[in-house]
Amino acid sequence: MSLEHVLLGMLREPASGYDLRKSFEEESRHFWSAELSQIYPALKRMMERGWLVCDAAPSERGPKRRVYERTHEGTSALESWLRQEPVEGRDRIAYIAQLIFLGELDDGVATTRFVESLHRHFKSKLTLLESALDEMLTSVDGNIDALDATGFHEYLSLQMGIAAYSARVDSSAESLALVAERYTGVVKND
Amino acid sequence: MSLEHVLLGMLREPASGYDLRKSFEEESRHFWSAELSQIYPALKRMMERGWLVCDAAPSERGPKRRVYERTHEGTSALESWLRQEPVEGRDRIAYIAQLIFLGELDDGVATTRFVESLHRHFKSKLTLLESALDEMLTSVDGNIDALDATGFHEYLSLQMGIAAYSARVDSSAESLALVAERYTGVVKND
DNA sequence: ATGACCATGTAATCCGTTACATGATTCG
DNA sequence: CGAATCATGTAACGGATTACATGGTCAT
Repeated sequence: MSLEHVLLGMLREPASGYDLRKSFEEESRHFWSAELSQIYPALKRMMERGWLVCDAAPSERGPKRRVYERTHEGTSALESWLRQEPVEGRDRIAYIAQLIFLGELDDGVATTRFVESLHRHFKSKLTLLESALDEMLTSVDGNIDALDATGFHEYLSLQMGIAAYSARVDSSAESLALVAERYTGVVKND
Repeated sequence: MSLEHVLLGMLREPASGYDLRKSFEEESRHFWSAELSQIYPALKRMMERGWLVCDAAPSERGPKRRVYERTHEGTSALESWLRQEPVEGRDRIAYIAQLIFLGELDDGVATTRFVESLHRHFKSKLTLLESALDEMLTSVDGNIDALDATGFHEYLSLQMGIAAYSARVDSSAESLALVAERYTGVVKND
């Protein structure tokens, strides 16, 4: 049950459900996301459990906002989640299943197309993460020590994401070469 | 709705629900898994849809087995899934959320412990994948060209997994050094 | 006025996990 | 006799997506 803890973590500053969904889309897209229809009931439950308090606030335009704030109990619930072991999600990687079962077709063109598409996808994901890192680093003139604790931890997580995607970019390119070699007899000389 | 396509892919040979769960546990653990309570109804739906036929078979011990086999329709449903674009699952990586929100604690010990634990976890995952690759390679005396099409595609998928986990192992080690530097002032000389 | 954005929510449905229910065989 | 393994399922619950429902403001 991680969503509620993620919401707690995002509530450094008081925010409404609508705000939180925007944060998911703008900042946290690379590690978590949730729809409003999931966020609103979650906030309600968390309030009933005493993790949040809710404050009505007027809005510039549109209906009145409900702004949520962490209580001490909420903060300590977050802290005990953070001090747990890393939470591992289940691996359900459909594209790996597809790649394996493509073996049955034994069709070089199909496999090539597939791996090319994977490669493009990994590259675009990598670009996103890299530009987030760039932005963060230019904001402190390339000096990591100038980051505050939150910035530093964000930096670590971006590094890990970049490393993982960069490896995937490279290995999909290598796979492409192997596929070409196997199905067309072309051998790259290096 | 990928589970049913994954089951189709695994039904190269006729198999029962029980067999399929064993395959998930023994072979496919690193990219997919499912419980019997999910598999049995899925097989039933697939049969009603005409993707499978079911044959009753006696068993060595225990109740009689229901062995499922792909129909032409099932095979072509699989094929059109394989010829789609790679299916990307949504990213919900709880441990990245934890790492980022640990910034709020600003506690070097907590972050160190966390990243160490991540590192261990990545390493053990990597070891699993590497031994699967080893096993596959020794079965053909290190000669990739001797793999059949299915083996070759499995090889590609293992390579990608290994690359991704190996990058994570390295980057978590680097993170550990950065954390030590930031929180204890110790600088590694290289 | 039409559409984009602000802002809240509920309901139906789907996918997955855990727990329950049943019963035969084999090994220690 | 009890535990493990073979083998089939259903039911209850929880988490996530999609669709539905409502209504205000602002810019074109």
